[in-house]
Amino acid sequence: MFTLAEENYLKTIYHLESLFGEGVSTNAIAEKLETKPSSVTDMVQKLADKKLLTYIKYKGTSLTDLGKKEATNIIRKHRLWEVFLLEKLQFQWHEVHEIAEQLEHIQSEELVDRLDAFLGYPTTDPHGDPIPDKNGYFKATDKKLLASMKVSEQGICVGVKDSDDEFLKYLDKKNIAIGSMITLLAKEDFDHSLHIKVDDHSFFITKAISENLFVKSHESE
Amino acid sequence: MFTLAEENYLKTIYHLESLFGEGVSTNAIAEKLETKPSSVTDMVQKLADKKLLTYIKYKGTSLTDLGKKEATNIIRKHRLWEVFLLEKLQFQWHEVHEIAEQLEHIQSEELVDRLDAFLGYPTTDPHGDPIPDKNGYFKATDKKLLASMKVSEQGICVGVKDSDDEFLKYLDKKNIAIGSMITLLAKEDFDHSLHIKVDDHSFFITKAISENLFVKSHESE
DNA sequence: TTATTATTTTAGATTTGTCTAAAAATATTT
DNA sequence: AAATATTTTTAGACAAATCTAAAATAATAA
Ligand SMILES: [Mn+2]
Ligand SMILES: [Mn+2]
Ligand SMILES: [Mn+2]
Ligand SMILES: [Mn+2]
Repeated sequence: MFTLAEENYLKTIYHLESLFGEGVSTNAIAEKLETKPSSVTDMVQKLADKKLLTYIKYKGTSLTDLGKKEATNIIRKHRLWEVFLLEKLQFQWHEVHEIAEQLEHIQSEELVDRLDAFLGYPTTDPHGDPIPDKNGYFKATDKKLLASMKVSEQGICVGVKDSDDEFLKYLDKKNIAIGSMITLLAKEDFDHSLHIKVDDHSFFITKAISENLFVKSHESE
Repeated sequence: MFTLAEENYLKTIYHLESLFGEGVSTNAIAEKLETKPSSVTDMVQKLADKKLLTYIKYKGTSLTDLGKKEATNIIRKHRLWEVFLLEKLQFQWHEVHEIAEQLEHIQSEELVDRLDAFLGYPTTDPHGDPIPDKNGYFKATDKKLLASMKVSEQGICVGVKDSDDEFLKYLDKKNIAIGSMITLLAKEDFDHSLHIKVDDHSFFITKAISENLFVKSHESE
């Protein structure tokens, strides 16, 4: 249906739009895709011609409903493949993203449906992100940053903000995974480091870590 | 490592070379890839520069060891994915080839190794073709055409020559699959049609069918 | 062996997606 | 408000992979 480049643009614009709102800037897209702004302008004009997004010169772009549908479908495929790689092929959670970047472009609706069934219709990917259904629908998980927790509050780890490779490896080393029970024992006002308990043992984490981990309040279950 | 187009050329040249011998003609490649001879000349010159094949103007091309290694690796991936689609996702055998055409280009050695293990190290694909190992090695199955069997001889169906969609559907309808026991009951000299018994029930097949089905003699087990 | 036909290569053009350099528009300072 | 800086677009070029049309070579027939 669409080319590899077109699909990557749609996915990127979708992510930027849900983070920063409508009217995604040319530079933001260029940075995310590691390309030049001039290339982005060209492609965005082409995607506008195809009714996948609206584009106003110097004002940025926003996906149309058609563009959003296409984007969520690619994200659906990406996340289903990530589950497959982790659950069935025993990859580690920091290894799956790169391969899913390729697999997300395989064209076959039947394949995606059967993969979904084979995996038991999962609702989140290995990083805690929701998997859209066939119609692009998914419920936004009510998560908040670990940094925003109050002392003695309990939370369940539900996802990561930036799924950077090194960060995921750090989490593995510290035995923090999706589903881990995290209790905030104390906050250090000076450097905003946190003393936390994960499942059974406790340790300290920096501010940077606490701003990259999503938790769901335990009460709000 | 290589582009999608380059990989498809390598795979096609490999198949043509193993069918008709060294020195594959420009026209033969063009026909298989549904492209123009002039495009083939261009690409073949590029692949020769990259030491993947030897090319002599007007004389045809032959893969180098490097080219063969690359080609068998793509074929390995193609066939492993076909097994996955059939065994794990319950696709029918005539549906798997087209999707595998896409999946064969996914780049990740680790992925192929883990897929191989996940499938239990299969040695043949759903159409009876051997799956090369990591080094490109596979044993040529000692198969022969059903058309070459003698009356009252027994054989096990081990593969198809042309895995055309309609042909595979015909086989499904007639309950002929890899592993089916086939007995040749009688030959009709006039139109070369055959009266055969498959597992339990018997029926007639045309010459065309008999020249598209591979069997392994039952004695030679 | 010469003429005709078929195959293959070259030349030049096209599409897609990218780039650099320069121009235009917008945003921020002074 | 004018000057400066930043962002964005345009213009022109390029590599990859393809095409058409024409030229060159090889194979076949007369
Ligand atoms: Mn991912
Ligand atoms: Mn991608
Ligand atoms: Mn196949
Ligand atoms: Mn292919």
